[in-house]
Amino acid sequence: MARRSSHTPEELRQRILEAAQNIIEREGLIGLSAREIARSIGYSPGTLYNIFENLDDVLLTLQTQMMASLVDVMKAVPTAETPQLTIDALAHAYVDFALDNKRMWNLLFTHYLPSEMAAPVALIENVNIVSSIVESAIAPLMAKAGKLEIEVAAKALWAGVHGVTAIAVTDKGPTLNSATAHAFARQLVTTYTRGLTCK
Amino acid sequence: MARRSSHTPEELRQRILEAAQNIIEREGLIGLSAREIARSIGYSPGTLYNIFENLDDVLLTLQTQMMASLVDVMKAVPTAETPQLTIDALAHAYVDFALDNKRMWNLLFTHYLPSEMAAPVALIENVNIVSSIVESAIAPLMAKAGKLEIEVAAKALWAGVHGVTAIAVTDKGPTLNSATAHAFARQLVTTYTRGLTCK
DNA sequence: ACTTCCAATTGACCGGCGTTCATTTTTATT
DNA sequence: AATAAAAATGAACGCCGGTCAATTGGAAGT
Repeated sequence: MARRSSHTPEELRQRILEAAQNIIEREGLIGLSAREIARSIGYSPGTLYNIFENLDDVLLTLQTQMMASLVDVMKAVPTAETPQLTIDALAHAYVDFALDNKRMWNLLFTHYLPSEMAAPVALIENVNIVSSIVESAIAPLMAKAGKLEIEVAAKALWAGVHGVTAIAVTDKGPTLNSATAHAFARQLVTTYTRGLTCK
Repeated sequence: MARRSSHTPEELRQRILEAAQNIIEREGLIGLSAREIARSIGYSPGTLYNIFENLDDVLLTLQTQMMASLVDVMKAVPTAETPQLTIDALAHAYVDFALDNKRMWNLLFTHYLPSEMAAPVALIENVNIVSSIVESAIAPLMAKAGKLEIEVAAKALWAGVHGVTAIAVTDKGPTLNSATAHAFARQLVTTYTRGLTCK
């Protein structure tokens, strides 16, 4: 059959991505399959492969979308009265974003794509944008420092916030989890920035 | 057939775990399958299920072993002249451990076991031991602080070191990767501990 | 209205997977 | 030698990712 449904290729593409995202949020990566996606949008498995190269292509596209959303969220964080407060707000936004999309956020960092499959430029670029946002926020605290020094300081801190987030989203253990993630992130940011500013 | 080979059940168990570990280090989780394990030790697939409940049981056992190794490594880190140096040495050991066993270390944090499968007590206990090692190292810097405060400070820092490690092992991007991981961990530890000690 | 054409879609097919379990083989015991 | 128990098998089930020749049905041309 052909053109049975009224979906344009773009619509179909979006429906596939939505379906995949729903399945992941519901059942995790483990529950995702081409057949399950096809079932949930009322198409046959083969149809997926007319639009995406394979399942990894679908996942890579989702990763790219997620990263773009993250950048949007972080860009929307307003500059606060002090650099410390701005960084704290950025960390809060980051943690919130992850907690709101636990499984999809996890996907960003835990799904290894086959090495022969290059990450799209847009994805890499957005990673850099996140870095630069943090660098801009941290720079005022390091007036006398060079560009490289600032970059290192920003990336170390952000990797740290990332670590807090990563542990929190798994929700194991009673101490560092979804409920307490913001507090731990604040502790890290506060102490780290104090370390930056006082000798 | 039965008892064809000369392997005791314990030996067989170890061979399965070794084979699984080799496959994971070589090809990642994606390459792991019960059939592949069986092939690589010269048994039929069914045999695995005489010894382990299922593949997740194998993975959980590997996770437990890995965590035990990590604890061994961290316990072996000698107390240095200053708390700062001790913490730095602990971070170094942690990063080293992860870099030496990238895929297996990743397994510790990225493989979601089905929720109906509880983590073994030994695994949870060892996570707590890692925490307590860091707490002991950080306590001298927080003489006036309460137990809870120390715990929070230690866990936030260690989640941070974990984050640096997590990003480094994926080896994407030119900045924070295997080659630079130790430097970033040191940056985080140094700045954070300075933030703890100076007002 | 009728035909032609072609993009859209299908679904059978391949090889592989996790897991189960009745059956077979081997060892140990009597 | 006979028997019981243990160990290992491999066929079977229902899934999976991915391919592709065949089919369908709307659009365009007449």
